[in-house]
Amino acid sequence: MRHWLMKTEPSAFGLKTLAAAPRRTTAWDGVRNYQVRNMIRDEMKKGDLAFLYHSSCAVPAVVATMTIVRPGYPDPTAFDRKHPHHDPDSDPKNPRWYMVDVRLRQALPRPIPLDELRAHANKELKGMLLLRPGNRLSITPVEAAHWKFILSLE
DNA sequence: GCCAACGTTGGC
DNA sequence: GCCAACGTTGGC
Repeated sequence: MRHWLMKTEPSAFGLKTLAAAPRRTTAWDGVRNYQVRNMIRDEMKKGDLAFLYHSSCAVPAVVATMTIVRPGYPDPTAFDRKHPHHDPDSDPKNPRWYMVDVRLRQALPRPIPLDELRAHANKELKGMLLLRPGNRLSITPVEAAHWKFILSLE
């Protein structure tokens, strides 16, 4: 089983939205980056765990854990001409973009802010991709040891 | 295939 | 709102 970190902007979709969704489950659509697409399509498996991370907000933070409940499948919003994430170059017969379904597992007792993660960047969380300058991937793999450590901070 | 211009991300 | 980082686009 692998671990992941998935970013979202809470102003658009955040923990509250996910907690209120039917079965606390949602399709993680809208990914339009090839590296992230490859992870979704080829590497994320049912039963994998993921952190839900709030970005571009007052206090960027890890706020919850989620379970991958459905592995990669084509993202239909790419084919929807009226959708903001529409991609006219994605052919339904050879889909370019994929998504997974995630289910909320547990909101953390307290959010773990980016600041606090950074404080451990040279030790317990050395090498964590989220903390690397210039990291712009909306989904990143998380090492098992890092996963455990972050949960121990809550 | 190179690379400059451009767009996006996301912390601050 | 600024700006660094870096992926993508497109002319050549």
